[in-house]
Amino acid sequence: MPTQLERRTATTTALLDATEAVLHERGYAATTTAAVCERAGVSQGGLFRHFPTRRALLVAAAVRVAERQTHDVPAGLDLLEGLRHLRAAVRSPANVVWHELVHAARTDEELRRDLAPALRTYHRRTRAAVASLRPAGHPWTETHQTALRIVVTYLDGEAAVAHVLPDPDRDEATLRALADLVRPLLEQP
Amino acid sequence: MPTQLERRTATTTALLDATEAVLHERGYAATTTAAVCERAGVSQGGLFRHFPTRRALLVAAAVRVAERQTHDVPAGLDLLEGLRHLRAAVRSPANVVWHELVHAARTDEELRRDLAPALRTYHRRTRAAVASLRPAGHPWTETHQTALRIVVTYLDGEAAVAHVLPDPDRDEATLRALADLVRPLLEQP
DNA sequence: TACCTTCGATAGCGGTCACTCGCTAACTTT
DNA sequence: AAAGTTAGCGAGTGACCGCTATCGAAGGTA
Repeated sequence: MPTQLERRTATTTALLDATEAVLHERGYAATTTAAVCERAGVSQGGLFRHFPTRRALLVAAAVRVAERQTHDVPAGLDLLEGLRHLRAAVRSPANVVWHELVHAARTDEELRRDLAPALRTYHRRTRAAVASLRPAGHPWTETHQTALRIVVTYLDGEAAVAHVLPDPDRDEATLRALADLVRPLLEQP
Repeated sequence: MPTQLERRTATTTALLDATEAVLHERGYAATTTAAVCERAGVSQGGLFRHFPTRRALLVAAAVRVAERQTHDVPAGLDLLEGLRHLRAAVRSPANVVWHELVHAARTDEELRRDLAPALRTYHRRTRAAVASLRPAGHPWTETHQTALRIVVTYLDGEAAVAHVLPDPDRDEATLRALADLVRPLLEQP
């Protein structure tokens, strides 16, 4: 016999898991409360006991995704390995969910406002992930920052395209070219 | 007294103009047939005399955008000027509309299918725009192709971010860094 | 045990969506 | 000028949206 708290967290977790899954599979507009509830195995009324509005549910999912992605950034990789890891992170379902929400925020002022804290968390994550690409002990210059902003933005843009038009044959070659492109900047003092 | 054909093209043009405007301002999901009709000054029933479904209207708008962007790619620019022009094109309202539709296509199979021809046109446009970045008379190698794919994808991804989180202070610096990054590759034989 | 609170299910409400239908008016053909 | 075709209108239609009111079941407290 579970406690009330256990019941509560179990259903909210199920709802957030379902929200992520539906966002990933069907996109923002088709992520209806009914679809989420069906997937979570919760009745439609049950959702609104834990989240006052649909938007609150989506923002909670965004916060959870951003915080989860903050963790597990491995260190000590060389440049190419680091890029590979970064690309995988950026193409992960979690990042698709994230883009789905950020994209919707462009034309939804209230969503954009509620998403702002999670957006800051996301930026912290990308900076941390990117920091692991430079050998430890070396100082960071303005040039490095800019080069790495380019890398991250490129990979993020590439991921968006890859989800509509995948091109696995060229993936590895492009990544090597990217590494060659930024290596001089990263390894200079 | 206009002919039937003139009347027809006038209203379809008004509808497509309105579709672009609403897509740009309110996004894909909020681009309802009612909103488009109101903006175009056409009754709701009138729309369906020219476009059998909402999707057909959106695809027609996409085709028109992609074809329009194919034109006016100036030649003879140096690298930095070329990048500036490319970034402006990629940040234009037309490209926002384009991204709005491509993004929606990720989770809408029928839209993705109908959008495929326009997507090929779009790729032709980006290749043409990017070809102007290399001095005329120089042959194109595989390395150049890959480097320029990176440039275009980066700028496209940057544009997507810029619409949610603009950062004009760093825009110019980032563009110069990008030019420095790819210049060695472009100017080598 | 008796009482209270919270959770989750069900039915349904008001609103909006894409799309249809019946119609008038305008253009085209004969 | 008569007949036929097409453009455009706007009130509907059923489906589905986010959300709420109500209620039985289960957990917590005395």
